[in-house]
Amino acid sequence: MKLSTKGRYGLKAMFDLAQHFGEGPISLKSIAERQDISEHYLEQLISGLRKAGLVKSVRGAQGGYVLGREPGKMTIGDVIRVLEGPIAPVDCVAEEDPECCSKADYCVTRTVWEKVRDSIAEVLDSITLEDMVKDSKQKEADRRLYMYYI
Amino acid sequence: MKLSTKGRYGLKAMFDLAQHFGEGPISLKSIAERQDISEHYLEQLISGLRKAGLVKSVRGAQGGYVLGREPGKMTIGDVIRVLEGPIAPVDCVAEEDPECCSKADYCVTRTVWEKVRDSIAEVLDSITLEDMVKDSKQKEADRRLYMYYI
DNA sequence: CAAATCCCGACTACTTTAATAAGATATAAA
DNA sequence: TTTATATCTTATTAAAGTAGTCGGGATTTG
Repeated sequence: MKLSTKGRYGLKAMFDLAQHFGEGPISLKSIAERQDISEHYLEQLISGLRKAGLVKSVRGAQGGYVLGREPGKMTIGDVIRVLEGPIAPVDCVAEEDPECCSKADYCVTRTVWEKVRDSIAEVLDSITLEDMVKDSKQKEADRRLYMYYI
Repeated sequence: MKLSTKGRYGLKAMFDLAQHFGEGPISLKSIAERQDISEHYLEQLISGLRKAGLVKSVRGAQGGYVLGREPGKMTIGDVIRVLEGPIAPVDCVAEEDPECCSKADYCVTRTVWEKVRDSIAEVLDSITLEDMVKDSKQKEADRRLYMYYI
């Protein structure tokens, strides 16, 4: 039940782009440095995000990437589904065309996995990149306040 | 974000034991046949469950396995944690001694994974093996009723 | 043109998964 | 006491997935 680095790194990159939304194209190199991820590897991940329309690329010098839409209109669920595939703890409860076995109709373990799938999806679909940016700003403000008092 | 066959097969086996709770030891062979799992492979999985005390074994002819406690007192979370390890979409939010990175305090992706972890745990910890058995009986009753009407 | 940057395919070391195999040990029943 | 039935243990393995690395090509700015 682990997320791969695709999902972890990819979400970090998208969060970074959300933090810099409105500042023009952001280079992969700068994202990789800030988020401490291999640039070449990140290239692969963002390629998928671009093909899915979640980011737009600007080629050439001073180029980079821009979020495909406003941070408030992009959920973590959108991002994770591109990077990790449909949300499903097991294949027989995939969100789209699940590979069902013959016992699917009366399989009770399957209903368990459906509940798990739905609870994961609910969390991921309820958080936008904007929420993350706000959360981050709040945490930073808290830290400053704490620093001030000591 | 996929469960391995350990979790899937293992839960099926535990469900099978719950269905036959009170009937004495159930052989692995019969479980493997009913649940359509390789017997040898299941042996490995149940070995871990035995060491964790979730099942008791009875050796020799007419031997087999018995649930370590009543189906109503064993949750799916108990089973999955033994088979798949602590519930955590990423290592830095493991339920016990997480491997934290230096940025853990202010990492916002981390708080996302915490929410995911908690929502998964809540589902798994709220369903007992007894619930699954009841659910299964209900489904069978529904099927019979349906068969009667056509 | 040169530098910056995105784009693309191939390659690889490593780990995990999902078994399979072979035999040792224990017990009930004939 | 023998035999059949089971659990228990260790080792091996083929295939797949993970997490990158590497090299070069295309595009745009200055």
